Amino acid sequence: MARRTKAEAEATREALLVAAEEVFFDNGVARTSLEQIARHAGLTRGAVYWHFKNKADLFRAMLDRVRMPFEELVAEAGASHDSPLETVRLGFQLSLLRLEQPRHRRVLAILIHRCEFFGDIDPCAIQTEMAGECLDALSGYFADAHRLGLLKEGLDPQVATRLVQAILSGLFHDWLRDPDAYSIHERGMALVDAQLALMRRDETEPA
Amino acid sequence: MARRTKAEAEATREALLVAAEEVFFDNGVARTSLEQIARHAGLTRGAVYWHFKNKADLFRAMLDRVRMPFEELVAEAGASHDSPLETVRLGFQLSLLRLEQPRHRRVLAILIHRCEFFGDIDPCAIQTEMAGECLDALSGYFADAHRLGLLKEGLDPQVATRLVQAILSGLFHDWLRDPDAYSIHERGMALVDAQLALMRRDETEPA
DNA sequence: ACATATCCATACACACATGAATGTAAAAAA
DNA sequence: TTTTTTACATTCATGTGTGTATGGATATGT
Repeated sequence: MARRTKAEAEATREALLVAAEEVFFDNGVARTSLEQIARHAGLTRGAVYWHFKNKADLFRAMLDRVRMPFEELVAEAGASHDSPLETVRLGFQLSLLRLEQPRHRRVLAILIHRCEFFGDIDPCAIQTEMAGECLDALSGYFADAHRLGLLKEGLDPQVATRLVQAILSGLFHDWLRDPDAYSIHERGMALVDAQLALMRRDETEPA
Repeated sequence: MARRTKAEAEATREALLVAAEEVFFDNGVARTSLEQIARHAGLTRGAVYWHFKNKADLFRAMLDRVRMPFEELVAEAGASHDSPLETVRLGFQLSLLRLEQPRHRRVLAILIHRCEFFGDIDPCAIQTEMAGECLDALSGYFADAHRLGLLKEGLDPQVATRLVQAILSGLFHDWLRDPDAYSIHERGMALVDAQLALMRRDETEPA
């Protein structure tokens, strides 16, 4: 076949990435060949090997299209002057809303449930990195909350951090096993609100 | 080679299962061949195909050696007459202790982080099943706790159930990514105790 | 003691995925 | 316009895993 214009080439690259998402999601990463991806996009392996070095490179490119750290989300919404606990709530809200976008949800489902090591890719390390970013952010907010006397008496801010982080992580994993079962945004907000209410110092309580 | 005695045959079967655990853990399920497993056990693929139908069958047998539902754990320890919240604590305790056993920890790490679909095996469905058992048990205990007026006012028992379930699940997933980083038993008990303290009705509070 | 079933090794046929090499027609550069 | 890249398709060589068939020696039942 003949050479395409630059725009067309970029379009086929996108098509390959979308095809990769769909086939990876349906069959798992290990069980899908580059041939399957290419054919699903109406192309051949020649196109794949032109745009990507190999399967691992394609996988990485697929991930790069959806990754966005927790901190940036909060920063974008600009909520640094509110109460730290409100900021945590906002971070939760934004994260959960992004998870419900089909593309993010699909790619994350692939990362968590449909792939294992291959090549130089270690999905576990990627997850650890993402969790670490989230934990660092939460840790800062709860430290502030503790300084401001917003937390219940006797509640260690580090414990509070880990509780909320575990709740987010657990909710995320459970939902991702069957994303159509319920809205992670609705249920998630109910859980955070309940948890924050439990952890907030009572107004009646003496400071 | 010649026929072995029944005890010897059972020993090689065990050896194959152990080898499967080790190689699956190190290389991931998809990237390991039956040849690798056999050689790691000092045998050949002939032995594997004699004892197991195929890779999926071997995998299933490996899992069957460690699965034990949440309810049975609690039932075994016999704590039905204590407070339901104490029972939840006990269930947590027993579960976390089992997780620290090398075999359980290795097999679960394989199930969660080192395999995807293959054959008729769907690890995601297995996880869902395990989570469901846990959720059902917790749900009953928190319903009892609510009936007995042990929960904080305004705390829906279903929300309490989901919070604790999410905490357990999140803790489990985070720890499993790097089991040597900390003791899940220690950290887990700190988290449950903190959470149960938050959810328990204050003694001073009027019933 | 004999026959047979068992336990495992070895050998074979087949499918399939990878990566590189080559071809090629049009777009872009000269 | 001519030349050179570009953006793929096609082909080929190679490796690797699977499932099965076959063989062989011994434990076990009778």
